[in-house]
Amino acid sequence: MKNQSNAICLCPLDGVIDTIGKKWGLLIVNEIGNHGILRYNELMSELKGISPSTLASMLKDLEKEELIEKEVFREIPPRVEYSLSTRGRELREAIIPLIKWASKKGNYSIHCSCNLFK
Amino acid sequence: MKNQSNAICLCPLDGVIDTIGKKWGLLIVNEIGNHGILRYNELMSELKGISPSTLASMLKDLEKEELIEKEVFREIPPRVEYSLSTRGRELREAIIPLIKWASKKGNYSIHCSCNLFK
DNA sequence: CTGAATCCTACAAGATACTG
DNA sequence: CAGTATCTTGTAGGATTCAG
Repeated sequence: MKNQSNAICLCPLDGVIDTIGKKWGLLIVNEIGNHGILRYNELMSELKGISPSTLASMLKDLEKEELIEKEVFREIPPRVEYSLSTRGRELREAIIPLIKWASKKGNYSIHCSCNLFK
Repeated sequence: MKNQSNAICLCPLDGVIDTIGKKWGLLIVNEIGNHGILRYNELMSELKGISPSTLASMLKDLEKEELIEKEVFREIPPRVEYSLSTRGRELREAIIPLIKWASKKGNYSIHCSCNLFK
């Protein structure tokens, strides 16, 4: 630790950043995390403003990155459940410091009623 | 803490996410953090691939968000030094868990020689 | 040296209609 | 219900040139 600078390298973020850096990336992961299990239409309702095409494309992305898991029930009408993978749950933990940091300056409280880090 | 769910609210990120979520946002903050002080052209060199217009626009953004500080020396040739604000330094700390998380799955090591979290 | 001005391209993401 | 198929728009970000 002496001969090594305190430099931080961001390379580890290289791949995932393209997914979780997108507008809805963290939002979706967190929403599923908050509920445990969510279906497509439930996500559409919770994430106010997202379009079906955007949501579908994001879900594919998140699944490919192994942040969420998808279970399909061959019923009529069809049922599909989304949940977080272990990796997804760990991500949700990992961003807590970032949220705490952001809360410090927050003018956000004007629009948000959450009181987690106040 | 009992009557409160373990739900996480992302609203605090609302404003800053538009800055640090951009392609070069965290990169610039971190690069300045690694060096302490950096000039415009030094950033151009370190951040391989960034264009002058993009860098200039990002620096304005980051300054507006009070993540970096800018000091202008009225010399010839002109000299401008960028450094992290306290808030910027705290941000840099806050993303460490995220980097550690990302490192766990890392195929990143192929392209990156940093060994901080291995 | 430190940017600003201009032009251009790629892509995220919204709106809408439709299907198995 | 859970998406797909199109179409459109806004904007990030690159390339290049110029200026104080």
